[in-house]
Amino acid sequence: MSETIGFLLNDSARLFRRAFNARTRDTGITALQWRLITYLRRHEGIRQGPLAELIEVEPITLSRMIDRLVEAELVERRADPTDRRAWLLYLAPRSGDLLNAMRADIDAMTAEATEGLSAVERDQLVALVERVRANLSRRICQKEEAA
Amino acid sequence: MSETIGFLLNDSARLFRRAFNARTRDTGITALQWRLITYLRRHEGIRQGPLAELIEVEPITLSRMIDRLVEAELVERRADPTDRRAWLLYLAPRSGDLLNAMRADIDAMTAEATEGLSAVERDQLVALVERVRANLSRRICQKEEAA
DNA sequence: TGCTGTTAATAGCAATTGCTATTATATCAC
DNA sequence: GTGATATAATAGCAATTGCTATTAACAGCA
Repeated sequence: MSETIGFLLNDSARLFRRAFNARTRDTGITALQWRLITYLRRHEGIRQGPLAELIEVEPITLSRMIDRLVEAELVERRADPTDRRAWLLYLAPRSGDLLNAMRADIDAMTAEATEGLSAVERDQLVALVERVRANLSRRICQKEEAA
Repeated sequence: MSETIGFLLNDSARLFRRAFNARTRDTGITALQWRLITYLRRHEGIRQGPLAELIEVEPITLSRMIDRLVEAELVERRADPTDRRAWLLYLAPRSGDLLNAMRADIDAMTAEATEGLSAVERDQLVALVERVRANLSRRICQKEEAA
């Protein structure tokens, strides 16, 4: 978090979030909501608890994020037929349009962010950051096991 | 913010913040406060407004962060002799001890995050992320000029 | 069945953040 | 100098988040 990797990653991510929020302000979707939706797209029918783990917020926080997305008609809650305590989450029809509309913006942002990098360098960057992410992710799992 | 560079950067940064906050919980310092302190160390005597720009939060947010850090005796506000509206910010003596105490933790976290990367790869990673950051930072400045 | 412990989701409260408006001071035009 | 405008910092309010406690429902076992 000094001028090291951690600091740089944080700084870059913050700038990216900022660009994202600026570009997509008119859609009313924040970077965190986008994160939720992209995960949900790959895990339709998931319950709130596991999705909260995936995007790494508290269950109560996810619950209220879902409230807002349901209100915006981007997500649907359906009762779990096997457990009346639980909800199953699905993308609502409107979210498809939104995803398509935002895809172009996101591609453009990605292009801007990696401007001047060769294809090889981009691949290197992705590969290296993925390894860092894997290290940090593994580390956290170990800690949770120890706890 | 999908599974692209933006997404990866955000994810890695979040994991890093989480590791940071977990490790330094007993010090009472959050990742954002650490960010503030590291910037302040390089810009002692700065006013609140410019520091808010540096760490990219709103002036009122910085004002309240400083309130808390003054309370914790990590930062000092001194009146600006040239402008009675303004405060000049300085690190308080206690912050030196804190910085030293945390340095080891941060070095350890950096080592964990880059475990398995060769020295060359680490340099590559830093260089590539810095270029991305520069791209995003430049982009924001252009936007502000246009506005 | 009935009891006990666990789990999915949510409500209350406190902390943090940003938008907008406000206060105090400085700066510029005349 | 005096009035208009700009600037540094802060207060009020609303929105978001997480900790803790709570409700409803499931699961295991006698």
